Amino acid sequence: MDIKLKQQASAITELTFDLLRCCEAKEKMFAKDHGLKVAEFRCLRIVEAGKSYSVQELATSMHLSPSRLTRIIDGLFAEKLVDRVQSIEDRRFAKISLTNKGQTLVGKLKEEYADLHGEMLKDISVEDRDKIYNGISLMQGLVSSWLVKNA
Amino acid sequence: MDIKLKQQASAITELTFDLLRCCEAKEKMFAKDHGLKVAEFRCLRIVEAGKSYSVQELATSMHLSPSRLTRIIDGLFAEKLVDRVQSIEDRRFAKISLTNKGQTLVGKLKEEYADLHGEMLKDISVEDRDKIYNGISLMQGLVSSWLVKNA
DNA sequence: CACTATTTTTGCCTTTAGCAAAGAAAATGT
DNA sequence: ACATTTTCTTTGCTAAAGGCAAAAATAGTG
Repeated sequence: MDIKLKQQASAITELTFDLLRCCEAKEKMFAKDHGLKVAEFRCLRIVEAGKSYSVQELATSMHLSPSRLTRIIDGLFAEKLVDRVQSIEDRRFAKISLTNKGQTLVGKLKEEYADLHGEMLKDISVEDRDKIYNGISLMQGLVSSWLVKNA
Repeated sequence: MDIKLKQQASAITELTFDLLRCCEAKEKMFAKDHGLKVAEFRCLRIVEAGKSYSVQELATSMHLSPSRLTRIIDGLFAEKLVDRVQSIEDRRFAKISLTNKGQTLVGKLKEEYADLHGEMLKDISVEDRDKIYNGISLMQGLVSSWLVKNA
């Protein structure tokens, strides 16, 4: 087997691992600062204003079980951040969408979370930022499709 | 403020978020396949054979609390993967190190985890792998030092 | 209409994690 | 020398995160 591949894989494994720990810590801090549980923040971050989602959709895109999602949505619903209505076409489905309050919060959240990253990125060159983008983009694609195959 | 920075920050925020979810799923699968709890896998992955660590060292490098680490180590100790001895120089300190069994397992773990990434990386070019490495390396550095400042 | 499949929820359990207090040992002041 | 403070780890308790299996509700099908 390719020796160069092995080296690169090893190095990338290590780095990704460290990045993961750091980003988890970062997410936890951010969520806490905004009075949210980490799971709630993660969930809110993927729902777009105006759209509606089934429990399953949210579960798969968050890589969590439907039952877990039910609980997360319970919390968001209790805080009046999302609405939960039965779909009329198929009443087995729930339609989860942001309330006005939810939309406002999510807007602020996305803005501030991007600002946080802007703060980190502001002292490096545009080219380096592109390198980060390209590298992570490639990696994300690989891991994502690996998951699809091996699930 | 720099409009280009804002765009790049936004894109990187999004990508990093997605990468994180995927990598967490990947870690969870891998740990499960090897009969380990995720926390145990994460801990084992950072201890090197021959070296010994204090609880605090492990806690800070895993971004966890000391008390959490005590529990994780309890588990590894129960499975005879690590030794825990009181330091002779300063008996407040614990010295955590891998047992022979632990070393064997960690060796296998690192090998197989790198192989898993090798599997993902095998179909792309050497140059793209370097792009991934460089991008993630840059990002890891930024997040890491951001955390130091904001903790 | 009985049966099967799908979607979500509920009950229950495990895992992950931190905080605050306790315990144990070292360092420090008087 | 001994009381006080500091440091490192552990323990008790609690919350948050997450999954599995069964139940509930609805849709589709023979």
